[in-house]
Amino acid sequence: MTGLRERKKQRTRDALLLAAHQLFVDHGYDATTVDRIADRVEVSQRTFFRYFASKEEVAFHFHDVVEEVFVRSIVERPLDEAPYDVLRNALDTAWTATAEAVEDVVPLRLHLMMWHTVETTPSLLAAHLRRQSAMEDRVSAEMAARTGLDPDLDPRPRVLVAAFCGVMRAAGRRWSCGPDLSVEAARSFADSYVEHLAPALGRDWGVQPRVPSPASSAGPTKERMPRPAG
Amino acid sequence: MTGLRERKKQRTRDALLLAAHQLFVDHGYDATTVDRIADRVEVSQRTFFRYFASKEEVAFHFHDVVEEVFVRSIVERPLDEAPYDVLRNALDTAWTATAEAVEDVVPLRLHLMMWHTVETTPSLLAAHLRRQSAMEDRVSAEMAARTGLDPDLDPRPRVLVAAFCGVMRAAGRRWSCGPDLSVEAARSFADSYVEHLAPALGRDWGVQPRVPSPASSAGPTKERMPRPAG
DNA sequence: CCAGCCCCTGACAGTCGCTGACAATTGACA
DNA sequence: TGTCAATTGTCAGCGACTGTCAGGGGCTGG
Repeated sequence: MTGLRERKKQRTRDALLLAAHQLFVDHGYDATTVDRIADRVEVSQRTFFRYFASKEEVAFHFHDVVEEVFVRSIVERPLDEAPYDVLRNALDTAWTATAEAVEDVVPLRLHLMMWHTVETTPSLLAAHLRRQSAMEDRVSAEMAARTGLDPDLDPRPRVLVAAFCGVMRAAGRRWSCGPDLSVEAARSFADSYVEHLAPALGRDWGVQPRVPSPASSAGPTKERMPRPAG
Repeated sequence: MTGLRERKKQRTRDALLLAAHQLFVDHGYDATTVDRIADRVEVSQRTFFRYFASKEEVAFHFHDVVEEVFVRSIVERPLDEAPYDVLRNALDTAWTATAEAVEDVVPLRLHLMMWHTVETTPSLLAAHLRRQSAMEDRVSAEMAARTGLDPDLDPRPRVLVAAFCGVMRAAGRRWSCGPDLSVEAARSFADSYVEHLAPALGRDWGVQPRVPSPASSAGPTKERMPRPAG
């Protein structure tokens, strides 16, 4: 099935991931040189760069997995689900589905600690934010597609995703700097933060985007504001 | 007043800023080596790094100015202004106030083009996002302070700022990739994007008794994106 | 006006991330 | 077993960045 060569490569790859994460968490990202990672796995530095395009890439390998699952989960959500619920549920799915996959290579604990390392290392934080920004693009495109809105004309998908991701980041930041680095704690923070956004963003956009329904009766007094262009 | 030494340093500094921005915009950030910048100003590479801690720092010098003015503007806003309006007005102030300051060193055109360079250069974009994230921390702390909320207990300041900045980033992204790189176009995009967030976030948190704003009419009915220079 | 101080600068060497090129090794397959 | 292709190590080199040291220039007190 899988040849010896293939298995050997996989083992080297996993060993590099494990060594890198251990060193990053123990001694910090900047203090860990690529040479040191390669030495620990007993390969040359050049080989390291044949497995990972950059030192950054090895640090974000499991983040990549989460992201991939997250985006796929969005696509698989029922089409009649409210846009905001889609994001929330997909995030939940991604977190739980990933936890298992990580354990096959490195202890989950290490991966969770890595979040703290990312958040407290300027160069890693920068990379993390850029990656998340790229993900926002993918997600807002998908959200536009599934609501039938033109992403170039209607800013609402982008606005929703930007607001959601911004708030999720704030929650993640607080979680990763707190004392409880567990998946449950992460979800708890996410829920609590997002709770303050949910009533504001509304749960439904009214699927027909381009019907300029006037319809604006005086509306609720102290209730939600009507969604823009609803 | 200022000694010769002082003036000489200022001139070198300005020359480095100008040369760097020209090269970044003309040939791209990555393709511009520090050696090249230093050569053009006829100083050694070592001297460059005595003026700017990194290649990144020279690229973001004017962003720093905008940010500083923005944060200061927030502090100086009247205390009874709704939190959301504070952000919006401070941003307006910062943009106009900065334009003049930039012109003293480099053409404003160059600075605006730099925004596009930042947005399209991965390494610069990453740095930009990290810097903006740090600014969000400062801003949300200030917003918490002026509303009297405990930033550690009440997520609302963070949520508002995160949502606002997230949306502003989406707007800035679209602007800097569009055809019209003018300050007016930037403000136009910002307004249009933020318009969709305003009715959602509400204009008052009911935290403090304050003057009910009379002009708080209902949100926009159906506005489209402005097509800059279209 | 000058001597001395100190700040600024250039030159040099070295680290670290990263890449291209070449040769040696090793698994795959006939 | 021999050939082919994939994998790897070695080496040289670029670019960002830093420590160090010596020299030149501005600044200051006599």
